Amino acid sequence: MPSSTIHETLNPQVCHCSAEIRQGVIERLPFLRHATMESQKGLARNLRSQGMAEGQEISPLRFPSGLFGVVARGAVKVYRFVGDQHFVIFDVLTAGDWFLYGDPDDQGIRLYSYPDQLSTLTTSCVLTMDRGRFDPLLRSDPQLMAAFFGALTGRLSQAHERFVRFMAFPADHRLSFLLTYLHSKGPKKPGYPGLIPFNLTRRDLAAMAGLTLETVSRVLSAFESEGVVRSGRGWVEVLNLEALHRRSHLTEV
Amino acid sequence: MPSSTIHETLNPQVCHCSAEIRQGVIERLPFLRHATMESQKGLARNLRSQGMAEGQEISPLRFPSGLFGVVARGAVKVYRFVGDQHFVIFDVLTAGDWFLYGDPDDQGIRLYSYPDQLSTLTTSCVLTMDRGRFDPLLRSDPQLMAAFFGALTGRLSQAHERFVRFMAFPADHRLSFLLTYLHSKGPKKPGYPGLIPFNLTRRDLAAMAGLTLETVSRVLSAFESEGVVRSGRGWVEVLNLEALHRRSHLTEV
DNA sequence: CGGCATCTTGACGGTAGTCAAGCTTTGTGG
DNA sequence: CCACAAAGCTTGACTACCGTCAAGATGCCG
Repeated sequence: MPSSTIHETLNPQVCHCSAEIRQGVIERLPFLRHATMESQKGLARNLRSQGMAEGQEISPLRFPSGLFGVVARGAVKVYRFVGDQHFVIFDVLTAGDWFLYGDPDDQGIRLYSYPDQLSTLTTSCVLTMDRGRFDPLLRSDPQLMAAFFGALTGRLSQAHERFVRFMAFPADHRLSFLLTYLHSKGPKKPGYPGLIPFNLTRRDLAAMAGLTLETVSRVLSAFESEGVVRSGRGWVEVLNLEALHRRSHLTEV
Repeated sequence: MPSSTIHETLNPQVCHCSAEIRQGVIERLPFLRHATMESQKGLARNLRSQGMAEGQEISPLRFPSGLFGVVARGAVKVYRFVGDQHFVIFDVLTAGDWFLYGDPDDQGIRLYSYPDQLSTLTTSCVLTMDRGRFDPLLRSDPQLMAAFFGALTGRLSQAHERFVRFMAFPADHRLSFLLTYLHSKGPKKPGYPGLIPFNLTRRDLAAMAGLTLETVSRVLSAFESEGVVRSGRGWVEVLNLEALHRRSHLTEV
């Protein structure tokens, strides 16, 4: 039995993000493999690390021309309000995921833009730099630019795919598909191999799957009675990934 | 009263795609504005024009390493089968829209990949070239590459947005939103200012909106009785864009 | 004319949204 | 330490929307 409760595990007091961790995250950026040494050093020099508590918002205000960021630890949700109380979550970013966050007026590249919001799902550590410094790096290194955009369109296509498949699915397919996806994100917590390693309320799940929190609650209860998952306030643990995947009714292409 | 019927208007016998039209399409590619003369000439030299009848598929077989294409005339749907009879339409491309269509094994950029299918909604003319020739052009011209990828991610983000908004919408919102979008695509046909200028069956609309064709039929009938649209076999004409947009319940951000 | 694809309409049922009440856990302040 | 509030979750009843199935109408083309 682990010494700490699930709640404590998900909400560590400190975000330990040392210089080594920071450097490791930068080195593991998949598109950096093709970059010149100068580009790599340029990135390492300009990225500033920022520790963040749970539920904090990544403010665009400090970066007038947008920002390039990498999640070093923890998890960040990307969402948008589409009504007064109603919001939609586009994606969840975990360690190693990078993002662009900028002004949609700009005709250039964009991934997320200012009407969207980014906020942490756990204590996190985010590396950020101004787009004004990032873009010249890209432009000076065609190999890097090609690799970066390759990764970018790959990510967008994947997200696209997720949503398309969602549209025609019933609630339990959507949720099992979503949980399978979330389960594959982020490093596992010691002692809880199946635990999805960030805070995740029923409301969040609903906002990701296009459902209401009541429906999510009902479906999760059904999963739980089948022994497929275990869940509590703000967390979900996957007990049987095989069974979960079967319920998503996905035929691989 | 126009001399030709709607059916004849939508299905012209010939696809007149002269050298001038072809050159005009290439020149109007938005990302080409930033390219060098060499890149522009390289594109013009390598793009081959191909006339296509209605309902024909753009075959990937002739392009082993994928292809870059531009729609010069007509309209092309991008779709995927997700079941035996069930397919989903990602997007509709009209004159001026370009696309990449390649092997997903490739780690590079991708927009649509081989499990997807592209097929014409009307007699069309498509300009194509092998990715093996296109990629070097991009790499040799950083300005072009940046502009191209800017446009690319812009398109993907837009599609993303569409789907996210769809998810929580009821059927009539979805359809009015979709029709507003489709109405903005492609050049208008003379004599029918509001006509969506390509074949569009109830089944196609359903595949785009995540609905069934029966539901589409019912909603369209309701729109028609309000005088918002007019429709027949394989075509939809928007009569009152204002009213249609109001029904989509979109609050601009 | 006949065959086919497309579209319409109806009846029925199930899924999931809405509303509401109540429960449990967590956090706060006296 | 307890009371209280707030957030998160569960459950139930009701309802509406939309998918399914089926039959029939309409337009298109050989």
